[in-house]
Amino acid sequence: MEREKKMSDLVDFFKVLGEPNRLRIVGLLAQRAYTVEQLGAALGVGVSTVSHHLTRLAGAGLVSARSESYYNLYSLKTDALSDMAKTLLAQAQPVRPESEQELSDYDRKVLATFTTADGRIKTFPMQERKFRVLLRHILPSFSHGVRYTEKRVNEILSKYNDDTARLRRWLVDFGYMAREGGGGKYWRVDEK
Amino acid sequence: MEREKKMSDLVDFFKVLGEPNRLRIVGLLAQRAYTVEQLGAALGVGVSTVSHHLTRLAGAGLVSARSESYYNLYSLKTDALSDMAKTLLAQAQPVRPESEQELSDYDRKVLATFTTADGRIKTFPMQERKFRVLLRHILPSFSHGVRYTEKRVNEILSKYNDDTARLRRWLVDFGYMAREGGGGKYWRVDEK
DNA sequence: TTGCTATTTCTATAAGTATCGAACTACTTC
DNA sequence: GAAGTAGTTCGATACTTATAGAAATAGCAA
Repeated sequence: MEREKKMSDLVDFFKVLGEPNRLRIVGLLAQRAYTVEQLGAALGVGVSTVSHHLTRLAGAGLVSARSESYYNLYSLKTDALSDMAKTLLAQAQPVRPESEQELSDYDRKVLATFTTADGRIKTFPMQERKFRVLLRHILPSFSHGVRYTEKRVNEILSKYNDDTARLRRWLVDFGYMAREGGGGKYWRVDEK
Repeated sequence: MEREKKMSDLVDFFKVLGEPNRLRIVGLLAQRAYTVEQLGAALGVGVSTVSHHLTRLAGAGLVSARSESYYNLYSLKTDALSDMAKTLLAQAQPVRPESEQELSDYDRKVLATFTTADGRIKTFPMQERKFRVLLRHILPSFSHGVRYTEKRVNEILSKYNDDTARLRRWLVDFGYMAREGGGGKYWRVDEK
């Protein structure tokens, strides 16, 4: 039914595991089931403290209890751990440096034609479509949300071509960067 | 050089992520780099607070900073996240309920010969090796660290065979369980 | 140099929580 | 039923820390 995890659940998961004794409990329960008293003895803390920790661990879905004779035997719910690991991996994967974004075959061909091996622009194409490919090739050198001075912009652009003034004006004209009226500050425009 | 993660590192990792605003920062940085002020605006908190959080995130190896003109641009170190995810998966995997442990072909054959389909013991083999297989077959019904009364032991053993008294004595004689002198309590002996 | 800007560090405060011991509950055993 | 045992809940305390604002720092600009 509900596929996505709630933010607060995630926070709680980490908060629960971000406490030394609770993490030690998880480590112990990963090997076999324990009673509350045994855990207290193993950790060197009182049973009430252990009980408190077990309550929090259970709240995060990390442990479960079954009663056996007198005792409550606590054991680890490994599903919760592996689910979380998968969530983390999913987060970690899709992030990719802007510079390594997939290029279309067309873009790759244009870049091959108009730039050198080290990325500098040899000549400027007449067709607007090809021209935009080159401007987008430059764009990753500017970060989102940073206000650059004109001097700094020129410095960066000089990596690509000596005619920095025209490059700079084109980036603004084609809507990839914006310019502030007074101080002459530039910034990258957010796409979409 | 050092392969294993230190306990305190693990705790710190979880503790760092177990705070709502820090988790939101991680979420934002997963998309693009941010300055401290932008993060403060996005979260609705002061810059000093953001700075504090970023320090903790950096301490756990989760973010890194590069300076660009005036600004410090913070970005996510995705390696740390995926490393942790793999550590979690490794923890979650090898744990397996005792009852599902792999049985050798020999054990399986012995059990097939001397037990019924529902696990009850039909007859007792003469050879000690085969006999031990049956006792180990019973053992998982007892938990580590629990002290059982003789009555309770008999109850459990009755699932396997009606001659609970002899079964109980055998378990002790073969060193699988131990008996307390006075109160007549029994407990499972830790292997190895 | 002198000023300006983003960020960090410092200080204080408020909120949260790990911990223990005691009282209480639930269950087993006799 | 009475006695005993494991575990939970409660109350108080001490410790940690998230937060904001002020002061200090570092780097750029002019």
